[in-house]
This record gives sequence, structure tokens and C-alpha cells, in this order.
Amino acid sequence: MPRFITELKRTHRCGDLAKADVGKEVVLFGWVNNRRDHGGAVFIDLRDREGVTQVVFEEDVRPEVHELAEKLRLEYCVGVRGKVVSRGQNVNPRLKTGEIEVHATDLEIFNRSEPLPFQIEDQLDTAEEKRLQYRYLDLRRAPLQRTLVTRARINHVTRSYFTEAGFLELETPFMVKYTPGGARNFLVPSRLNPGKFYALAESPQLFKQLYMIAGFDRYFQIVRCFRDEDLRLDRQPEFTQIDVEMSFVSQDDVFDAIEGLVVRLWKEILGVELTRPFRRLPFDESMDRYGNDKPDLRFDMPHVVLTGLVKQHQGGGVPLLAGAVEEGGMVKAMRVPVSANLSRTEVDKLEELVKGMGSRGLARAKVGEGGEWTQSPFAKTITPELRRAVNEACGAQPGDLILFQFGKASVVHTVMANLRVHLAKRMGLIPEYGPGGQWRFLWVVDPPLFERDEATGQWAAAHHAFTRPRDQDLPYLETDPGKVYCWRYDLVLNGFEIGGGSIRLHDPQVQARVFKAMGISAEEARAKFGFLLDALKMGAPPHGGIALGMDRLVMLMTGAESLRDVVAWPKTQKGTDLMTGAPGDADEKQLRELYVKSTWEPG
RNA sequence: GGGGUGUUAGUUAAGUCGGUUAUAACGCCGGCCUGUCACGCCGGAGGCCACGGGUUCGAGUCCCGUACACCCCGCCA
Repeated sequence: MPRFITELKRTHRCGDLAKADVGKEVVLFGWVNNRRDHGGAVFIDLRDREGVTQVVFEEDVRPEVHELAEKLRLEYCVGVRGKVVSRGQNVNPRLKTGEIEVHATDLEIFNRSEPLPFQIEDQLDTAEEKRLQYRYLDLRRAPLQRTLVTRARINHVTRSYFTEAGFLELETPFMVKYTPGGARNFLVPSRLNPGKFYALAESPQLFKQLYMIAGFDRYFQIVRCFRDEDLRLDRQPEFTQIDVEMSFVSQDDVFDAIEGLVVRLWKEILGVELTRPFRRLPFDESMDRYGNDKPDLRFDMPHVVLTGLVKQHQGGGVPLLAGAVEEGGMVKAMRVPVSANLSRTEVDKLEELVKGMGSRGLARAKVGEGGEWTQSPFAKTITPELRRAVNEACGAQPGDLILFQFGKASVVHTVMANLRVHLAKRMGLIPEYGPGGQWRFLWVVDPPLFERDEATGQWAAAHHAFTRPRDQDLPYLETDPGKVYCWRYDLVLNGFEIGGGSIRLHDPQVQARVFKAMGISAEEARAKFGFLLDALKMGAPPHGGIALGMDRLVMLMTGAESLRDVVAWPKTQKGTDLMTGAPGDADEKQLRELYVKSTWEPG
């Protein structure tokens, strides 16, 4: 028998074979996806990354090969030589290669497999914990194989697009100087510099701006970033972004470049034609209507801000609302149509949900035929005028339910935003993801430059300190920083922020005024960003850019439910790797070399 | 840091009101079978009921704590 691999080279992939190949002698390598032993004939589904082919070992063809085939078990890694034969009438319509099969004449078992902790099948309900512990097995499953293949293609299309558009793919350091503010950094102790630490870059932000100042004009990079923050469904501690920076551009130019990429990705990867330009929504309007800056626009269910109405009616006979407004808080409502058919028990459950998000409760009102309210804490005391006004503002019809939140604006927004999504899911308003799904792209634009730090009362940069304010707002920098809006933008898709960027502040004079408004002294600014401030003074071009979250993009394009399904080797919510056991201990010698001592004590 | 859900053979689940030997399916092992493709049939092995306390004559089941996983809030310029 000839030797596989050295003498018998692979001729085809398991998913390739079709009727046209009938009569050919082929050599396939792969894994035993399934076996059906009928005594005189053994059927094997052989799998590689391209698909599955049925292989038949018949006793009366090669007895010694058939005997070996009887020993095959799930996930044995094998090589097979044989002839492609038509299945005639006996096709398997569920298999791409279902019209043919391979009648084997040779078989080599490269490696046996112990019984697996879980089976390799498309529909798997094994706990994610188990899957992550044996991730190399999990990755054998077709859905994950498809996802990573798609991810590779997205990488490829992205590189082609930017390269063709005159962008240079340039690298930036991962080990950088720690700069305070923003995301928490991972720290790396420096052996050669006792007591000093590098930070792992949370983004290439400053370096890509320096590329512009260095004259490279158009940059992109598919780059890993690191943030030591708590994890979520859509957040991993290391993640990949498509990072872009351009010189001599306006916001529209950046949008144009990015929409071009997105349209091409959707067309080449999903075969979907998107329409341009994408919708734009001012930040303030997004907050008012949807409670956050990343609304899912596949359904409507907008919020209604009632703060003004309550003021206008002097509280309208409802002490709770009046009090909230007096304390500078906000009042919001949302109409839940009668068609939602929410039971009182369900609404009570919603109340538990919102309490978990920092709300004190969920006030509600059931609207009657004449517009009167029942099942509501407000019903007894509210003035008919305010009630009518609220009904009208919400567009409430008899049978509808109105849900209220009032108090601190940030909590009201968060709670109502989550309620909106929760109810939409409950009501079945959200269409499926995937190629046939709806793609609601949105640019959220024109946010305020500053937000007030709730703890200190100080004005702080809402994003980063190098975002360019709108020219017409510059006078407010000194008088009323809350009124300064800026050239910052987020790209949103179906409720996920998939990108964010800004036109940068390239004017050192304005930069100094922004720092001042933030309460950062010139000395402090120097200490933190000296190198960038110097660079801005030496002929920095006007520039701007954006970063797209590659992982989220892949997640949405593949219809995956979690970022962990599109990252090959993800971390758990506590940032651990269940397969390798990272993070692990460091021994005394390592720590000594690094001049590091742990203060951690067990228990 | 806070709120919530979960943890029972290798895997996924069932387990009544607290009561005798903890069930099933798939997988695994042995046997039979030449047209299956979720193959079928016969037989078998496999359990510290996450861990630590408690209540009880008696705990998989009730109570408290811990660990781990997941979802959310805070956090993520």
C-alpha cells in the first residue's frame, strides 16, 4: 500500500466533489464526522474544512481495508484513497456532495481519538464553558469554521479596499506609555527599567495622528487593542479594530471612505446591496428618542421626553414627577401598544428588570376608552390636562400601556433604552440577522464635546481631548462648555456601535483652550501628551479618522449571537482562558527580575 | 463594586411533597447486520448530584456561604 502524505497527495477537499468527478481516483484527508457500520459495508462521513463526503468501505473490495475501517471511530484523523462513484437514485439531498460517494481502496489512520467531551455537530447545546475548555474541538464545528473563513475574507476585502484607495497599512506599537484617562490599561513591567511599566495600547490613536503629521496622508491598520475593563456579550479584553486616519478631510470625506468599505463588504461577503448615504441622526435626538447613542432602528418604539410638559403643568398634580423635575431630573415615557398584550405579571417582571438597572420602579398607566388611566400610581392625582397632554405626546390609544421613568437623566436614559429593546424582542419586532435580515446603518453625529463628571462636577471630554469642536461653538469654551458640540461620529448598526471617530483638533491654540475648559493645566497636559502637543505645533495637517470594531462587524455579518463566537480564542467574562488557564501565576524569580511584588493574599 | 440566572453520568436533560437501588437520550465498550446517511437490533460499563457548612430520623431536593460560567448596571476618553 502506498504511503499517504509522502506518496499519496491530497487531490480534492471533501466539499469539492460533484457528479463531474465520477470515475476519478481521489485522495482525501480529514476527520471521521460519522460512521455507520453495516457489517459488510462501512459508511464514513469524512469531514475537512470545506465539507463532508461519504466514503464506503466494502468487504468484498479490499477485505484488509474494510477490516481497518471497522476500527474507525468519531474524529479519527485519516487519509483515504478511492474512486468517485455516482450514488444513482440513492442521493442524500442534505449533503452538498450527496450525489456521489467515494469507494475506498486504501485507508490510513493518522491518529485515533479518545471519546470527545462533546460531539462535533452543527447544532450543539453543550455549555459554553466546556466548549471554551476544548476550543480546538469546538472550532471543528461547521458554524465556527464558516465564521472564521468569513472573518478571513472580511480581512482580505478590507485590505484590498483600502490599498486600492491609496491607504498605507502601517503598524503601531502595542507596548506604549501609559496615558491616564480613558480605558484602564494592562500594564507590562519593564525588566530593563526597574519600577517602570509599559501599557498595552488601548488603541493606536495617538500614533495614527502622528502618521498624519509625518505626512503619510492615509493610513489603515487591522490592529489588536487591549482594554482592562469588565467584559460583556460584545466586549473582549483584546479585540481587533479596523483603524483609519486621513489628512485634509472633512467628516463627509471620512463617511464616504467608510461607507465605501461597508458597501463593498456587504456586497462581496453577503451579496447584499446597501444604499448610500447612510442615515444621520444628531446625538441629542438619539438620546431623547432612544436613550442611547447606538439605537437599533429596525423597530421604532421611541421614547417621549415629558420633562417640559410636566414643568408646563406645574407638576400636574403628581408629586413624584414634580419632584424629579424640580431636582433637575428628567421624565420620559414610552407607549406600549395594546397589541403587545402585556399581562400584569409581565409588567411586574419588567419592574424587577429595571430595578436591576438602578431604577427605583416602573410607573405605568393603562389607557382607557376616554383616555383615563388605570393601574397607575399617577391616576388618582394627575390633572386631566397633563394626562391629556401625555396621552397626546405618546400617541396613546385606548388599551395601550404607557411606561414611565423619571429622575436622574443618565438612569432614565439607560433604563428606557433597555426597556425599548427588551419589549421589541418580546413583541417580535426585531427581524432575523443574516443576509436576509435588515441592515439599519446610522451615523450618530454632532455630540457635545464635554460631559459633566457626576462625581466631581467638572467638565470632562466626552470622548477624547483631541476632538475638534464646531467653529461656531468655540466662544462657549470659556463661558458655557456644555454648549460646545464637536466633529465626533459613531457608526451604528442594529443597536451596536460598530465604529467611532472624529475630526481631530490640529490647532494648538484651540487645543490649549479645550484643556483649560477641562481643568487640565498646561503642565499636566505637557506631562501627559507632550509629544503630541509638540507635533501639533510643527505643521500638523487637518486630519480625522475612525476605528471600526472588527469583531462586532464579523458578529453582525455572520449572525453570531456573541463576540465569543467570532473570536477564535476568546476570554470568559472574568477575562480567563479556560483552555490554557491564563492568567497564571508568576514564580518568585520572574517577579524579582521584574522588580514586582504581589500584594494579593488568598482568602 | 452591585443585581439576576445556572451547576445532576463524557454531553444534554428529567428527578413529584424531603423517603428504598438517582432516570433517559446521545456518546463509549462488546456482539449482529452490504445501502446507510440522526442507520437499525441485542447486551454492558459509566455518578463525591460543583464545593463547604447547616436544618432533619433522613437532603440531589430546604437554608447559608464559596467557586465557576453566563446576562445586565456601574465601567468601557
